[in-house]
Amino acid sequence: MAVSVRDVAAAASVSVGTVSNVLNRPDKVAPDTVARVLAAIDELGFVRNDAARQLRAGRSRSIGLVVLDVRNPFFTEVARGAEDRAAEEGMTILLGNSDENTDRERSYLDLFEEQRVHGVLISPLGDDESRVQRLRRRGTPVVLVDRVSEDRSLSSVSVDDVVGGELAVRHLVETGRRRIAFVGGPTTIRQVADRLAGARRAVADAPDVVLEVLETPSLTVLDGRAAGEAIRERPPADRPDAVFAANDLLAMGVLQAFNMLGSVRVPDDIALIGYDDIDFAAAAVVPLSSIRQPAALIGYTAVDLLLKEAAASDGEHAPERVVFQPELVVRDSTRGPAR
Amino acid sequence: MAVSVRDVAAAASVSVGTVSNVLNRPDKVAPDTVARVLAAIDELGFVRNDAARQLRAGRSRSIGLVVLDVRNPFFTEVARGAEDRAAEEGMTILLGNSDENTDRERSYLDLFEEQRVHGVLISPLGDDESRVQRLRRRGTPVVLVDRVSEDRSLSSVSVDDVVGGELAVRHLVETGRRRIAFVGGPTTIRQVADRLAGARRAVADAPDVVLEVLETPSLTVLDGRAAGEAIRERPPADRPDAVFAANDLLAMGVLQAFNMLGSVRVPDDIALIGYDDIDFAAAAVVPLSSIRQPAALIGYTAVDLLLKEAAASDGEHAPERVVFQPELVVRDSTRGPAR
DNA sequence: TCGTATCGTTGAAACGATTCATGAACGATG
DNA sequence: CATCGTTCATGAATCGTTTCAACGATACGA
Repeated sequence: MAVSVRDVAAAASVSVGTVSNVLNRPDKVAPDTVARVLAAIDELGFVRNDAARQLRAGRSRSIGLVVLDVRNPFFTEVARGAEDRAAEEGMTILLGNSDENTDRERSYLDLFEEQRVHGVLISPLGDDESRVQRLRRRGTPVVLVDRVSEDRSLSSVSVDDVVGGELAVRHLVETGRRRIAFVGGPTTIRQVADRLAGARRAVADAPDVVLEVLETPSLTVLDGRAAGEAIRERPPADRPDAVFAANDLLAMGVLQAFNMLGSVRVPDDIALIGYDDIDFAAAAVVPLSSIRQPAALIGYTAVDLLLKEAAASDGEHAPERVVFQPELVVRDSTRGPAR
Repeated sequence: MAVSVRDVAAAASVSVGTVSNVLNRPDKVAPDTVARVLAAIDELGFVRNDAARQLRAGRSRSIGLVVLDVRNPFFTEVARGAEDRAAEEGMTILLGNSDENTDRERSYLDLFEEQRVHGVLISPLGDDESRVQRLRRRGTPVVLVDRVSEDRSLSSVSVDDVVGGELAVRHLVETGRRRIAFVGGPTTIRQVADRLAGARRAVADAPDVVLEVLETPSLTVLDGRAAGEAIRERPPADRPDAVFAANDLLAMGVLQAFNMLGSVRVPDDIALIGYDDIDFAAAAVVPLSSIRQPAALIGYTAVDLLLKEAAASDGEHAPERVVFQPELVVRDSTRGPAR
C-alpha cells in the first residue's frame, strides 16, 4: 500500500538519494533524471512521509498555539494572523484550546513537546510559568501571547491591558458614570487582573466614583448573562450605572440579560463597555463600545518572534517583548445620556 | 540535547525494549524495573519522539479537519465537538481553514496526507470530490461534514439544508412576507445551493410570493453588509420585505447595513432570518431568527464515523450517512408586523 | 598526458521508538 | 530430578526519509 522513496527509486532506476535530491534540490539533478523521477512519483502516487522527514530533521515544521478559548473570536483572529505568518515559511499552526483549564493546557504542551514542534505560542492560564520555562529550557522556543513574562526571560507579544482597562473606565467616568461594576474573572487570568488594575487606576483619579467587582467563573457569554441577571434583579437604586466587562463575550451576555424583559436599558440606565472589539460587537443589540486590540497582528508578530528565536538556535537569543497599545472604540452602548 | 530511549535504557541499566514496554505495557514489566525506568525518565527529562512513533506505527494519532471558515462560530463549534470525541480516544484534531479557497483546501489535504493522519473530516468547497476520493482510495478514511457525497461512496454527517431553507422561507411567508430576497453565495458551495433550493421550494407553494437572489462572493459579515447596503439604497418600493441570509454572518452584516442611518427597520420594513443560530445571533441589534443546526454534535458524530471506518481498516466499510434535521428559531427579526 | 575541477549519482548510515522471536531464570508438578 | 510453564528481559530488525562521503565520468588547462 505505502509507496516509499525506495519504490520510486526502483521505478525510475535511480538511487534513493537521487529521489530525495529531486524532492529537495531539483537543481542539483540532471533535468532528464528529474523528469524520470517525477514521472515515477506521479505514476506510483508517491506521497512523502512526514513522520520520517521529521524524525530525520529532528523537529517538525509546525508551531503549537495554545489559546484560552477557541470560541472567542479574538483568539481565532490571533490564530489567523499566526497562520498567515507561518504559511509564509511553509509552516503550519497546530491549534490547541485550553478552555481556561490547567490540565488541558498541560496536556497540549506535552503533546506539542512530543511532536517536537518548532516552537510554542501560548496564552498561559495562571501565573505559574514553570512548565513553560521547562519547555524552553529543553530547547523549544516559546513566545507568550497576550501576556508578558514575569521575569522577562521569555519573548512576548502583548497589549497593555492595564492601559486598556484604564481607557475603558476613564471613558465611563468622563461620560458621567459614577457607580461602575467590573464584570470578569477569574482574576488568576492575567488579562483579567490587568484590566481590573487599569480600572482601579482610573477610578483612583476620581474620588466620587465607586468600583464594584463582580467575579465570574470564566469569560463566556453564559457567565456574562448570569452576571447581568444578578444586576438586573437588584432594586434599581442598588444597580451600577455602568458595567465594564473583561471581554466582549461577557459584555454580550450582560447585554442579553439586560435586554430580556426590557427592564434595564443600555445605555440609558446602565452604560456598557467590553474588551477586544470582536466583529460581533458592532452588531450587538446595542452596538457595543469596546477596547480594540490588533488580534491578527499579535498572532503574526508572535510567529515572527518565534522564528527569530528558533533561528538563533543554540546561541541564546535575548527575549524580545512587543507591546501594542489598545484603543478605545465608542459606540452606542456608552453614548447615551449620563444621568 | 535530545534524550532517547537508548539513554533512558542505559541510565536504568535495562534494554531499550524494556523502556518501550514500560511506556506502553507497564503491566508486562516487573514493578521494580518499572520504577527504575520511570525514575530514569524523570531524571533525564525524557520526552517521547512522536515522529519516531508515527513512523513505526504507519499513521498518526491526529485527525485532520478542513473547514470553510474558522471565523464562523458554527465551524468552531463543529471543531469543538470533534475535539471532544477525539480526546476520548487520545487523539488530536488538526484544524485547517480553507477560507473558501480551493488552493488552500488542496494544500491542507496534501499536508494531512503527508502527515499520514488517521483520517480527514472535510467540508469540501465545490462539487469536485475527486481529490477527496483519491485520498480515500489511497487509504485515508474520509468523512464529509455538513455535506453529503454525490455518489454515496463517502460517509457523511450533515444537516438537511434543503429542509432548512424551506423552513426559513416558509416561516417568512407564513408571517405575511411576499417579496423575499435570498442573500448568499457563491452557489458553488453546496450548503448555499441547498438552502436556496429549499427557499425555492417554499416559494413554489405560494404563487403570490417572489424570490430574488442576491449573490455574494462569500459568506462573511462584510459581504452581508455590502448586500444590505445595496438593498438599502434602492427606492423603498423596490425593496424586498424579507431577507433570508445563507448564514448568520451574512445576516449580521445585512442587519448592520439596515441599521446604519436607521433607514430600514427590522422587522417592520424588512424581516430578516439567518442560518446556523450562532451564539451571537441572539445578541444581535435585533435578535436574529435563524435555523439551528447541532454544530458540536455534527463534529462529534463525524469523528465517530471516522473512527469506525478506520477500524474497519482494509475490509471496505460501507459508507454511513447521518443526517440531522434543522430547527427554526424565531426571534424578533421576523416577529414584527407584516405589512 | 597528467592533474584537477565540476557535475551527477550512489549507497550506507543515521534519526528514535516499537516489535517480536529468543532465551534466561525460577517455581511448581509429577 | 527432570520437565513444563510462566514471567521478564533482550537486542536486532524495522519504519521512510535525508545526508554525506565517495566515486565515476567528463571537460579543461597546463
